[in-house]
Amino acid sequence: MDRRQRKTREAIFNAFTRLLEKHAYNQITVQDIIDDADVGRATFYTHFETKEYLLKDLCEELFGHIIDTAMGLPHGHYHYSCKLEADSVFLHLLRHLKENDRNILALLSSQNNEIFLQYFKTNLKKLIKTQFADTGKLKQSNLPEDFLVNHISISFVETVSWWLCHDMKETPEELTEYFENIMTPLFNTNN
Amino acid sequence: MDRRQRKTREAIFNAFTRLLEKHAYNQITVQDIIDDADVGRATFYTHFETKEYLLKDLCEELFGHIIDTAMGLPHGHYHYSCKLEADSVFLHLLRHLKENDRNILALLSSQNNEIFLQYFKTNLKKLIKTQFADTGKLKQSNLPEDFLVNHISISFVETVSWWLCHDMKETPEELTEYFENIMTPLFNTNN
DNA sequence: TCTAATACTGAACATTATGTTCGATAATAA
DNA sequence: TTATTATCGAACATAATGTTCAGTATTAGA
Repeated sequence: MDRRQRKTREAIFNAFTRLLEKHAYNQITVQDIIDDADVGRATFYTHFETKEYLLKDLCEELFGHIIDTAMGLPHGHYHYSCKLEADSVFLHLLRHLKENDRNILALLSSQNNEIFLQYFKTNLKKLIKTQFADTGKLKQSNLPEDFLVNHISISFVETVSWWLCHDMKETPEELTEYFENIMTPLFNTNN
Repeated sequence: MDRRQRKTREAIFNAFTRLLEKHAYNQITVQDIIDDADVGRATFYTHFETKEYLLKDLCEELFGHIIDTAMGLPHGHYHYSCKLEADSVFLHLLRHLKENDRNILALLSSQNNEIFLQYFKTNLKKLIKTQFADTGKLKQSNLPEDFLVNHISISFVETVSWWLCHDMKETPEELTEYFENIMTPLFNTNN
């Protein structure tokens, strides 16, 4: 990819991120982004068809990265202790988030958080599916698998959301315990 | 309130609802609403400042009603059986939803469902709070109350969302059992 | 270093949606 | 009946979107 292209794309992403931290998505105009990124109008439109596509690309980059990293982790092993193990994928995600890679926390805490939490959930579901589906990790129940995967995903995302709303007072370890408390009954303790 | 005002307001709500069932919120223009409702442009703007306020008013009417009805119910009593009782507030809500009052199901199932699920959750939290807070109904735990209220609310909303995505194959009673299965561990079984 | 390809610029433009104004008309409450 | 108030609809100002194009600058590769 041409260096100019990379620089332009980067400049637009950065400008958009900066703006999203302070202003409501709907209030941000393409002109705002162009001005902040300091690129020509035509240039913006050769890179992104619309503001919505820009958002989509940004989110794919942000969450694709964080989820892909977690995908590389070994799939969950569970202690007999009825708890997720200390280095569970959830704890890993929380630590990764806390490092605040690419200022993702600012976006998840901003007034636009709903948008980003939504993308977070969507990507997380893929991860949860590969981690737990078909592996007998979930307690045997009559509940449909996709129902459970959805429940686990949204519960984790909401846990993170709650954490951010309260200024991340808890450590990732403490928060993982909160999450365990509400999730544990669903996990199989027999393997 | 003047009969004309009532009629106009009703016509706009109905038109907007019809449009929201078929089209994405962002794609619907004020002109579309005006045309479908068959009211003058100036009239629309004397009733609603913007399309966003119209949405807000509509949602308040939809969810305010369903939640207020549930608010009137006696607060939860729980069996020793570790289950929510048969006529729990959750079952009541599901039955109410299934009656499809004001076509709320069409909105919750539409491509705009995220918007409505969000309003649903916000209103539900108020209900959950009055039902469970300060009443010792929640299992004693170290988890903060607002964390639990949020978790219960989002879990119920997502359960409903999942139900709608699967064509409501389950009865409200069956779905309540699903919900119990993921929630039960949180409820105090000692009173 | 030279060159062909390609990306960026910025102004101008057409298009579309928003929200306001106002005089005329119609419906309502009392 | 009458004073009040809501609606109408056309016209208007404003603002954002997305496109076009001719000129300029940068790049990768020979």
